Amino acid sequence: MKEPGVRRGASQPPEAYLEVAVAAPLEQTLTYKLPQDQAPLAEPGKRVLVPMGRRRVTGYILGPAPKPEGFKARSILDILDELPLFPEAMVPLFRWLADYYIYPLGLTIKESLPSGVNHLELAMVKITPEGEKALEAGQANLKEQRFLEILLTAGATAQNQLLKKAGKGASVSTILTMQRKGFVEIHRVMQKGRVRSKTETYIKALKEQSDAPARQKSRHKILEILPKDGDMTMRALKKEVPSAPRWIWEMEEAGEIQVFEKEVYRDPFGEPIPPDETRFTLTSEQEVAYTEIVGALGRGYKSILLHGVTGSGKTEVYLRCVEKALEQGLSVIVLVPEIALISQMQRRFLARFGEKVAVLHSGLTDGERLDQWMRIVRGQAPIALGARSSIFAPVKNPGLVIVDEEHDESYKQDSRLRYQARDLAVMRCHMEKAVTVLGSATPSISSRHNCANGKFQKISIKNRVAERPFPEVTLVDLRNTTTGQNRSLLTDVLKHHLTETLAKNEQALLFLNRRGFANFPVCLECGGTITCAHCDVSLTYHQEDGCFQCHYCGFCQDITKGCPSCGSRKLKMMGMGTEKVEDSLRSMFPQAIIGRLDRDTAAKKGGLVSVLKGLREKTTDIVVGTQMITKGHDFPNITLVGVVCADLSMGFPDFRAGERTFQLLAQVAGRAGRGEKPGRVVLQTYNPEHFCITTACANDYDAFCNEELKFRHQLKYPPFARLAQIRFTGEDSKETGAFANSIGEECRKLLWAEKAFKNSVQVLGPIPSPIARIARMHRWQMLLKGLDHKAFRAYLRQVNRIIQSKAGAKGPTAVIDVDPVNML
DNA sequence: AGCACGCCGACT
DNA sequence: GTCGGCGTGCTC
Ligand SMILES: [Zn+2]
Ligand SMILES: [Zn+2]
Repeated sequence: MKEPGVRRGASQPPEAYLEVAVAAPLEQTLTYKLPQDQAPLAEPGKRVLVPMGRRRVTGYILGPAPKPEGFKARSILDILDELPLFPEAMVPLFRWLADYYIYPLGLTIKESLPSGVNHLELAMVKITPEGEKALEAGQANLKEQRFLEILLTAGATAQNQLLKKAGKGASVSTILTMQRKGFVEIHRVMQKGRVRSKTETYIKALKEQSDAPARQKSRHKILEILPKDGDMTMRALKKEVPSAPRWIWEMEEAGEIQVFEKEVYRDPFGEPIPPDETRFTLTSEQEVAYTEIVGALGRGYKSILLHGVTGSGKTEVYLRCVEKALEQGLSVIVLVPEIALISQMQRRFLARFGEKVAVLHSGLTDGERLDQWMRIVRGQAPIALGARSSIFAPVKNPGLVIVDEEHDESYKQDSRLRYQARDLAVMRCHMEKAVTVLGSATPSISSRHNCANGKFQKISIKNRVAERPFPEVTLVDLRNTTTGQNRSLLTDVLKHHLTETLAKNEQALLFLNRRGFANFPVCLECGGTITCAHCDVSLTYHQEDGCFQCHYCGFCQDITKGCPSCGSRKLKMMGMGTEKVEDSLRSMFPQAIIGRLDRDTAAKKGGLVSVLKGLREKTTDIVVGTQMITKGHDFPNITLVGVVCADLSMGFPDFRAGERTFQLLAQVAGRAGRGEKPGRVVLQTYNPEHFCITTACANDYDAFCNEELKFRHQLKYPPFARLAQIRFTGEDSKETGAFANSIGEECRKLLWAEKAFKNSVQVLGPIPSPIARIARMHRWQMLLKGLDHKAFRAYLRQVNRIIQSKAGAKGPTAVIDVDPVNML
């Protein structure tokens, strides 16, 4: 070791070290030596291949690191990217994220990058001649024989595949032992990351006429079709001249055309979106919002809650603001709720900004997603638009981040890194001195509270565009309907309005937030309910597929088998879903054309498109749907909205049930009368006096909030307290309970470790989860409440320690869900 | 997460 | 004795 400060020569720069977050569950980052020859290529945001223990793993360069003390740094093996996958400015954001959601930094970064860039190291196992001999001579034991036989027939196999094929009882150590004996060879290879971008063959005309003989018709036709200046894809040319592939090489040789490959941006939607430069005149309220937002651009951090009623034209305000941001050289991120198909918002952004928008849509393949990502990295697309994960878009100088429908729960990721993209948007803007705009007709209680305490500025748009009135709401009390058995839940009032709407040749929407035919089938013979074999829930009957389905694990059972416990065919289909409503409608209005929009119809190829088309082209009269219809699409011809049962979302053991109900009702009611004709809403409920229902009916957001905030304050729920849910899962019921209880006990003990804990932290539970078993996994949960932010953070970190120390490689697991949304 | 090390019971 | 099961701990 040379002495510090002593330089080996004038030309020798000091040794350089990098701080690397490896894609492994480590709490700390690691320091690696940067070899001289790689030094010019090393940049924060690039992936590196590094040695770690006996393996090689991918890591992410965070920046330079100080000279290591107390350990020897190993050298990085390779730099994997030409361009950084994220800008350096995002490093502090990742650190904050990893800390806040208690998730390893390297895995946090991995989660934020598009899948498809993640290199995987594979251990390839190959049989040796000695191994073959040993197998023949019977020198291998039973377990070894099984492996060797597989290897003999299948050839070199990845270790994890091999273990799967060998089945139960197969272990890594057997393979390693065989390696020691010389029966097999193991070498490590990097699995190809699907990193190549897509190119397409293009043809360009160089001459106007071909010298070829006239009988070669296609050859002349090709030159006719090719544009005089500019190029054409081979694919497009083939449509006009099917024999084109046969001619182009000869034609290129003759100097008539040029053939070349060009990188293309896959159109995620199939159909091209024509540019639309129309700018609607802003209403005075829209103008105020626009001026406020634009005035804040480029002047540091600010968060604005744009509370605009349904149909108030928030999108137009967004478009104008984005335009202004681009003029100032700022880039933009637009977050939209996760939906199955391209939304109105995406369509309008693409129409207005075209190629400048990178769409990170959930329907993209890994390759397509990566294309869009790299366009942002290269600075070709200053606007990133997409669902939750788009908050990680690698834009360099974000000036504006828009979160549309900010109350939507799809902004919370419910696995692994359990982040809330709306909160992260605010944090990213805070760090990068940008403006966040949170838009919604029904803002979350949390955002509304942040306005009250001055963290956000509130801007309201109280009127709809074109002075369209709000729909008139009729409340139907389901407790005293006289519709006989009332089985279908389509009351006389609703029927009356449906008839009227159909007579006027207008469209109606019926909302019921539950898919399937019946969610509570019971057996009349044995009296049992029909439940899932793997989960503690009842199965839902799906008429269309003729089976009982579990909505949690996907388990499916044929109806023809009858009751699972007694085999009886006498089943009563209790409870109702969209399929049943559709059924009743068909018998009630046999002449009407009825569509259905839920996860089942959307899952079928083209199903969603055909329903939306039917609504747009007025070929559908009535559409029945789940909350799916409240999201992302405009139906200007709908004049009647019927809420079949408003109470469904209210019964959950979840402190947000009320908020969810209000938002859903207000959103679905807002679907009525979006076009020129005024709308009407018929709302059926068993709880006509409940404040969620009455305030939703009156479209009185403030009244709802005041009442809800009172309740939250009393019971110390967010926004007046912080929450974290510890979730325990395990295959064995007893073991899971014992595990949960032992961690619970430790957490209670921990309260006494610091005065601040005792004073401000509450441990509730652990208890078995409301759904105590899903997909054979038993579930427990424990709720942690904190009244003091700082103390709660410190407490959670300690809880994580406890979990780490108690959890084994096998057996039950525990995860921390910070700011939980799904409480079930 | 992997992967090694190390400690114990049941096989040659 | 040794093989292999799995609990514990580390990875720059
Ligand atoms: Zn039965
Ligand atoms: Zn199930």
